[in-house]
Amino acid sequence: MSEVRLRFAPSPTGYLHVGGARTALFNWLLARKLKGRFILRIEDTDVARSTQESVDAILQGMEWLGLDWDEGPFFQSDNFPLYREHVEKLLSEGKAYRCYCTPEELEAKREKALAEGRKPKYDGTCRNLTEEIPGKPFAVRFKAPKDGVTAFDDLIKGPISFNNEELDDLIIQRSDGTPTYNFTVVIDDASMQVTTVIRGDDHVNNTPRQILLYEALGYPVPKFAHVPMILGADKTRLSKRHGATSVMAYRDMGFLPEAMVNYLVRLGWSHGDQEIFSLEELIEKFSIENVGKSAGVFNPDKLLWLNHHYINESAPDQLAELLIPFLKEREVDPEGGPSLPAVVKTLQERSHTLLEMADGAVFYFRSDFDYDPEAVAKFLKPDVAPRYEALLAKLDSLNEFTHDAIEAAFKELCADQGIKMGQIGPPVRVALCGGTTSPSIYEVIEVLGKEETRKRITRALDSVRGG
RNA sequence: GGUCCCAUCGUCUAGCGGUUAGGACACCGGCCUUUCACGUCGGUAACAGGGGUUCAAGUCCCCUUGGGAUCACCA
Repeated sequence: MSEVRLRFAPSPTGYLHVGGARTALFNWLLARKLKGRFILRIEDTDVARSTQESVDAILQGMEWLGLDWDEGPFFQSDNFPLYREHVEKLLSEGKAYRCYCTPEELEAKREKALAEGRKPKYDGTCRNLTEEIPGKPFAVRFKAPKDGVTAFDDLIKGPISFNNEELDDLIIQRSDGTPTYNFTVVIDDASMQVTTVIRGDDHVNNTPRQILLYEALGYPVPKFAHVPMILGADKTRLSKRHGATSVMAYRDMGFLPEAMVNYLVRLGWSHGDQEIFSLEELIEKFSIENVGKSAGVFNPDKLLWLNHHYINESAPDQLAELLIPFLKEREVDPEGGPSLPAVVKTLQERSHTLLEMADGAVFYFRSDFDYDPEAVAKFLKPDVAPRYEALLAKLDSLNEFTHDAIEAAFKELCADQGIKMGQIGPPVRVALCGGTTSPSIYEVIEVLGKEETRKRITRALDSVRGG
């Protein structure tokens, strides 16, 4: 019984956001590193706010990132009898009690306490009631100790302790009979034998209450690791104002999951000076001890840099597959033109995202594009006509239509005509792609092929001649 | 406000008593060059403040300041 068991337990009230994804990733990495089990559990006790769409979105996000789970997904809503059983147990042992205070009464007390500068803590009105009040709705409260200290050694933050007098008697079962979060999370983690709880540090204040519950129930207390939150550029909690927060939105913006994983893991964790990690390396090198204690700012520029790195490293065939949806969005049919992997190859080192790559690829598949007016004014002057003609002739004479042969042809042409590359390159680029930005024209010509290249240069030639 | 947590370049971070405080992103220059980008070379830039402990403190302790989390019949 030395196997580590970790879990990711999101509540299905929205998509998988980057913070949750990082928490899931840390859990997954540790499970894989220690050859333990990774459990996925959906915390849907709040029936009103939980949706199936959210469950699907979370699963989809996990899959995109490559975070597979060994057990689950489990749903808390399937465990209600189990929770009820535990409530009964605590009740019968006198470790919990029925509270007949209404939410309205409690709210009034809370406001009064706040107004008088006291702590808004439950006053214990029903704590010592000896008899049940038949027919009156009640919630069940946990009878927490009034003194003493509850402490734990957080794997990330170190020793943390709370005076029990700060904790009040929390509600473990609502008056409608449903259990509350702090209770279900304890029952589930205990019954699933979770050994290490890695979660967001917004939960540290819940931890002592949960420890008390573990102890009251007679379950072993797991280890805790609270990971710091992710902030936006202005150091406030990351939100939509800062850009996308859903991991799937990053896929849609043309990011690779490898980049996302690499970025997320390095936000808060480090291994010396290393920046680039394959998944295998992460599993080998990840350790919870090296996760930092302080919150981190999400830096889109660095994500972009990593994404470029992974685009550059990826096989053109695979990128081509991933690029297709982006091309279709631009109403480009990749079937009808040059080889997509060949196109991809010319764009890899100059693309930070697949979206950028798609934008750069469009011209390959359209021959009827408009010329950029500025480029026309600058490069499509009458004196390029003879150069276009010479180029056409030169290309016709080529035995093999390869990058190197094409480059050689341009060199010869420059020598023949006594011109520099700068006098022929830009006009050719405009002819081929309509603007002044593109991959190397040798590559473009090779990928386009002789026939299409001819067509485009001829078209530009006509244009220059005023036709 | 109570409780809890945090604090090294603009950002992510290395550092685990003795360092010219290192790397990465971004930024600024040079080079490369048919454009854009890539690449490459170089540069600007940080230990929040104050007390201790110690021969020696970015590293240990305390205080201050600043930031954050949390105080529900939400999770």
